[in-house]
Amino acid sequence: MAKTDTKSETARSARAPRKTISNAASRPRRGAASAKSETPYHHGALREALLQAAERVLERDGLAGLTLRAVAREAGVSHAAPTHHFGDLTGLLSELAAVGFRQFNAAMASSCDAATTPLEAALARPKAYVAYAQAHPGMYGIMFRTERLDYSRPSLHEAAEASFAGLANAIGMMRQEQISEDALTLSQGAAIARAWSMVHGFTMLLLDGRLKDILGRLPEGTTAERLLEAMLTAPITTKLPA
Amino acid sequence: MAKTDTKSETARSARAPRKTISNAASRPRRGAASAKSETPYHHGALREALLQAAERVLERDGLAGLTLRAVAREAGVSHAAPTHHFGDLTGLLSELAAVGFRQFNAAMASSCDAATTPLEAALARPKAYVAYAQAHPGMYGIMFRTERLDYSRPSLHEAAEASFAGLANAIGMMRQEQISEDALTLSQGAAIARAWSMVHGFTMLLLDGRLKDILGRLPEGTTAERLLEAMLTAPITTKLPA
DNA sequence: CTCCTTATCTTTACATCGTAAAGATCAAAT
DNA sequence: ATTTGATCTTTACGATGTAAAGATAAGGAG
Repeated sequence: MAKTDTKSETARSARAPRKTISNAASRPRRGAASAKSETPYHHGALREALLQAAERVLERDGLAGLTLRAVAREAGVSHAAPTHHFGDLTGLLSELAAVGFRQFNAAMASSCDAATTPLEAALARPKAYVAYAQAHPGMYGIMFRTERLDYSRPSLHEAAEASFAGLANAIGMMRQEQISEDALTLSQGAAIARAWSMVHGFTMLLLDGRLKDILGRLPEGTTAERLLEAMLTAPITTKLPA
Repeated sequence: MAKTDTKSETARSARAPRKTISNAASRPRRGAASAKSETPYHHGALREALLQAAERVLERDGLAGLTLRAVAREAGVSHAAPTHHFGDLTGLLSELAAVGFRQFNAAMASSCDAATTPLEAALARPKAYVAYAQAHPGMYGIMFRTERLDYSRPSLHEAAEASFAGLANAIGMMRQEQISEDALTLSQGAAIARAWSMVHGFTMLLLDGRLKDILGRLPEGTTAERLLEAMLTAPITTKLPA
């Protein structure tokens, strides 16, 4: 009684037929559906499909549109299917964030490899950092804006750890010293924290549109990338008066 | 049919009697309630009361617990009352963010005033920035993490603008040059963007617990404040190898 | 090959949320 | 005194996260 969950929540009506990984492909259906239905009950690789669907929803509808039910809809399964694979929304967001961190790390690594001069090498990483965030603001939001992330999940922990390690390593290269695994000098820690804070803060402010004021008052046609470059390379004039 | 909105949503049962600003205090009630009820139909200053209730909810339950209905509950009014004063959730969050920015600006200003030496003066502002965020992480989240803010609201626009102006002004003082209203050199813009990015990024990473790794590997007992200080004062050794 | 177990996916249900719309109440102006 | 407009409540609806139970298929044991 009382028609809750109003109507076509499943959305399995007219979808592209999904491929089943199972070896017995296109097995006979037993359900009430007639001979036309090509959507098997078991998906075969739902987990990956859901993550890809989530990425699509995120790019299309932004962070606010990324819901469990929307992802299920996009993947063409029932709204409760994601729960089985990720536990809850936090689980899905965490796994998606892990995907994002891996993309993010790969983008920075390949950008660093492409550098030729020392100056390029020094700027390649932060530039790639900001470029990734600008190209995938939704992903960056999942990674750094959301509060619902579970870092006890191995995949997320590892991917985020790798990101940090890459940063620490880059700082070590620039300072021409080895960064130890278990101990840091204050100077080293400060250098790492400064680099990370600067780039992360810049990215956040940029994505939130809070740098528009500054960019608008700068010489005609100054891009965010140019501002970042100036930020990173300019001598610290009058940093402290004594 | 179908008992929606299950039960006691109003929560006006046993609350502390609210004071009415209206001049005709404790006027006779006409409703079905007997002579005991001291809750007038018109609150008198609901808008302010809602903002204070929101602040309380935010501190108690965090960003995730701050909902329109929770705020209404905390204020002891019906769940739809906030809508009349703020339009929607974005409106409430925006006005609350404006309150936060004003607190924030006041904290930084008073901290700067208390400084005596030049070095103190230079560090007072960023330290107060981080200290405010640590003391009011929920508020800071409303101001800088939420995507639902409407900067076209004058109160928010002004408060945020004042915050930026204070920053730009402080940078101008340090560089001993006047920061123009309508034009900036790249060097000036870079200095402002760097200062803001660094402190904002540091704060975000700190609140998100992402600096725990670094802090844990630093010499015993190094606080976040000490790390910030080192970050801001340390010479830029080997910033760029050429 | 058949039966049973288990993982996967669907259905159903429910509390909560934001929001809209209409009704109730009251202060103040006419 | 009546009306008007602002303030607050009631009622309602669609959407979401999540739990629980049912349906379906895959794989192993006999």
